[in-house]
Amino acid sequence: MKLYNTLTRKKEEFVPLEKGKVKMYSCGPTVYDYFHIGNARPFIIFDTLRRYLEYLGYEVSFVQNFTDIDDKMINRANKENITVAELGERFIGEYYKDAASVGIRKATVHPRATENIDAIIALVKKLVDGGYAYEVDGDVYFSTKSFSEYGKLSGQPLEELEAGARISVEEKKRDAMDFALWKAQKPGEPAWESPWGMGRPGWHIECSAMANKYLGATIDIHSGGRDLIFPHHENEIAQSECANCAPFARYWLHNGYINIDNRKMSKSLGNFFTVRDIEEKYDGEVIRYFMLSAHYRSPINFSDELMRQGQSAVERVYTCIDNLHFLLENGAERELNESERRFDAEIDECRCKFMAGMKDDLNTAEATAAIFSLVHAANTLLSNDEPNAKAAVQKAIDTIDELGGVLGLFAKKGDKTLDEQVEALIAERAEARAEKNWARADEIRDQLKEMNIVLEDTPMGVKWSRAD
RNA sequence: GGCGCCAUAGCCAAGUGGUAAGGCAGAGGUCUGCAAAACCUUUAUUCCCCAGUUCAAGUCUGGGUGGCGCCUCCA
Repeated sequence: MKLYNTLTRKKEEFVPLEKGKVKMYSCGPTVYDYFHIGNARPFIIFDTLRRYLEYLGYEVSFVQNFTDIDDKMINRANKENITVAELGERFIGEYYKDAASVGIRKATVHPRATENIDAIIALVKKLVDGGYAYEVDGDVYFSTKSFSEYGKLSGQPLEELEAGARISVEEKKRDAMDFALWKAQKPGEPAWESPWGMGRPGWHIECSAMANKYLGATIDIHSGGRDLIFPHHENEIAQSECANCAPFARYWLHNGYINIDNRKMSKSLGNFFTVRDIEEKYDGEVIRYFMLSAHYRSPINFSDELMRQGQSAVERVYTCIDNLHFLLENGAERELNESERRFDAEIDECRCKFMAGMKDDLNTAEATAAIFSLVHAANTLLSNDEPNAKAAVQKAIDTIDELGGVLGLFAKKGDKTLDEQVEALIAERAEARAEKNWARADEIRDQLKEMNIVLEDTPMGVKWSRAD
């Protein structure tokens, strides 16, 4: 598989450090609020990458952290008059709920910063001892000048970064580009004991510490939003490589932003929608489809119109699946005929197209297009009135299920049971139709519609589905 | 100032130098007692503009125009 590596600015063939195994670290949320769909993009994208790598047969160790101590956590907790720990507990719970609703699986490990203070302190100490960091009044800063490769990820030489840096208010730092590894406790803030006194970790250090603790000195893939390239990921590299004397991550992956009216969605601009907001109107799966409908590195503009388009697209696939199941029930146990053999070959082609897309830097737009080609082929086949060979229909169902599973889409299983009352009404309507009592038949159809059961008359009998 | 990204139909969107995937919407049609359904077909002589390279350019090169981002917390 090829992946675009921000570090080299090229698509590269992905070769894991250890054959058959992938170590992946993705920056997770700061748990001070519900996450918005801009936050959701990397979660969904890299969940998809993980699914695909597993589909390819890799054993994937996927670590995604929770930042549960930082300024935003403290401010919000103060505002809500609860402890930082309580705030974190609450929004970690909410993270899992929202994540599940858009099909994000749990990572192998979801470490929390506050549960890894020991590892963080050990790492800071190592950096201080190695001469890469220095303490001033209980704060510890990383000295960017001590790492000659600083700036390699963002492609910016240190001098340029410095020249562009806005004025720093932290006078204690030796250099404008230095950043905090450990922050001395301020009144009322949560703090932990350390060799530099009571304090708390800076933001960047937690990812280095946890990646190292759960995955080792060198990991295969490190991912996150584009806005993390500088300074967060640049700093992670500096910390980890200085501490471990080893390359930190071999492939750096960054997703593009979600925009609103062509402006980056962000908390500070206030132009954001949370996953919850959107789910008042659309299924979480539509959000996921929306994310996967474009390439992960491109910016995508969010709008209600696009949600509607996505919803229709997702429904198209489910309708097809539904139709296929109906066809399967009414299918024939026989060998494939000529058109079914052609269909069978088409399914294989769609799978190839799907794989080719996914292999090429996770081109999910092409992969979803492949699924739609399959849907198209299936619809064409089943639009004839003859019962189809069950084997052909089953293969279509299985393939959509399999490929959809890689994307985390199209996996909902509809409830296929009806209560007796509904069964009786459907039977009664069939009788009414047989007697050409259209008035009664339509009456029952309307009645069932009120109950969210939609009936369709097909050459093979009546087909029902739930409106939702 | 430094670094970088993007421009393809009404709306999204893919696209390996070889003759424009896919989705949504629209339009026709098929099926049906009827159908709001479902399905099928169709929808860019052309890829922001100009020049160049090439037998061949949406794809490569140079220039322009427009938009966006990072350099500060940010996914």
